[in-house]
Amino acid sequence: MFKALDPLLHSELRLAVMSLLIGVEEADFVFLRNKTGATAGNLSVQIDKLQRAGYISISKGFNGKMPRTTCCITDEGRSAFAAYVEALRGYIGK
Amino acid sequence: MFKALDPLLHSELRLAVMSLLIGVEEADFVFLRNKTGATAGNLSVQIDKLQRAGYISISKGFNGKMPRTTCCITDEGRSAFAAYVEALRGYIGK
DNA sequence: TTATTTGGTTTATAATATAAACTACTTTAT
DNA sequence: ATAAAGTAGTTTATATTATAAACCAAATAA
Repeated sequence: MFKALDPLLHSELRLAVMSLLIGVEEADFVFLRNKTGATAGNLSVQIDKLQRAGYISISKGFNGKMPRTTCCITDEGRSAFAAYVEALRGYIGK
Repeated sequence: MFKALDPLLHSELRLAVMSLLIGVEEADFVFLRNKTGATAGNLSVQIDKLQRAGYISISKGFNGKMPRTTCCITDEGRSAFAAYVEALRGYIGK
């Protein structure tokens, strides 16, 4: 009935990030910050956790002269997200 | 896009408790503990939070000679749960 | 009568989330 | 050229949360 909810995804901000990344090829830090409304510090910490978990990859480069951090969901991230959503249904119905 | 998720409900155990209570007239402590697999200590703390939030009511009585703690979802709890589920859909699709 | 079990609560600790402070650099104004 | 302000982040300190362990009171079993 109540399958465990992956604690890495059961976090508002990390879930929002994954939700955004699942729909796109890649997204940069600023895009994620704007879309989620998170503070930069919080976002920095949370994407780091997602990366350590292997759910996203992070690459750093430059946009002209400005630093640019780009995030991309991994296959592992996709399936973890799917599993999380599936588990959630056990709690909220449908 | 990403509505805030009520932090009181965005907790695995509290969500499970609410999920159980939403389907029944009332449920006692032991029933909730068994269904959720939570430790008694954790369950005690979490139902207390739900009660303080006004999402459930807790009444204490006896089952024969044994103490019995009964939980019941409130109208406020029902609508908070509905709002939470609605908000979640913004994150997980559907 | 002394364990053991039941039904919890309280408290201490570990994990998490978050903001605030900081770094490094760029752009703009003086 | 220099100072001030803005951008893109990271690190660190703090508050919040979750959880387990320890505890309590009463009932039941040995």
